[in-house]
Amino acid sequence: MSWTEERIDTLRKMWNSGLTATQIAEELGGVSRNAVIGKAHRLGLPSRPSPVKSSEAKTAAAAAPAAPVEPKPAPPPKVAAPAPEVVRAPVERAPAPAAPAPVTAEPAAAPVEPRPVPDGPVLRSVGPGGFVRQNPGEQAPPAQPAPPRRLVPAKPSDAIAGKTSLLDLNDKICKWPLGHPGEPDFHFCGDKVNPGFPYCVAHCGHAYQAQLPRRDRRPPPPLPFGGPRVR
DNA sequence: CCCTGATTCGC
DNA sequence: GCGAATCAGG
Repeated sequence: MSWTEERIDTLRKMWNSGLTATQIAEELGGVSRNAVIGKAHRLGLPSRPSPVKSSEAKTAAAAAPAAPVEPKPAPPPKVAAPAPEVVRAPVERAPAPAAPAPVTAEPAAAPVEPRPVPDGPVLRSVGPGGFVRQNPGEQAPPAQPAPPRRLVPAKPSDAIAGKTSLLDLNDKICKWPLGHPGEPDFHFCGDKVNPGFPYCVAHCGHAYQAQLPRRDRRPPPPLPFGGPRVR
């Protein structure tokens, strides 16, 4: 298999969508995940949170132990890649700091308003281990929200005649996956995004849910996730 | 062990 | 340029 224009394009988009190298390799077929990673590098695609960090960053972080990034004098203008939103995240919902969802009580939690994310270069601080911190107001979007096992609500806008394929993805349309990669009908929501988010308003509602106190939590609302891959 | 991405290096 | 082998963290 060779890296045709189209395959490279697919690679780019899948990579930017936060899919793993393994998934990309499976989807493309005929290549190993190593090949995908290697190609991604050669293409200069943005690196992703890797388990392996340079020993450099680690020793540096260790050298300055109890030194939280507080009085940041001049955060190095860490270049924010064109796609600042995609960060691979585990399936499980992380303790979402705040979401644009109405919550009855807000004790001391950071009341973050859905501020418009500037699309210019973003200044970021770098945490221990070299990971790039989110700025206040930013939400770590689960790159892969664990596709719903059954397509529920969101009906792609009528603007989408057929389906939104991987190659149709851009920053303006909802990247919420419907189905699983590799399946014949796998596609993306394709609705127009909730500005500042990778998903449309409806799917943002799925992706970002306010973390309620356990005692107040309704037992079983969350269902649509975790469908076992059928393959 | 499994997974992940990064890097190296022979081709 | 390519990608298997290897490395190393979670």
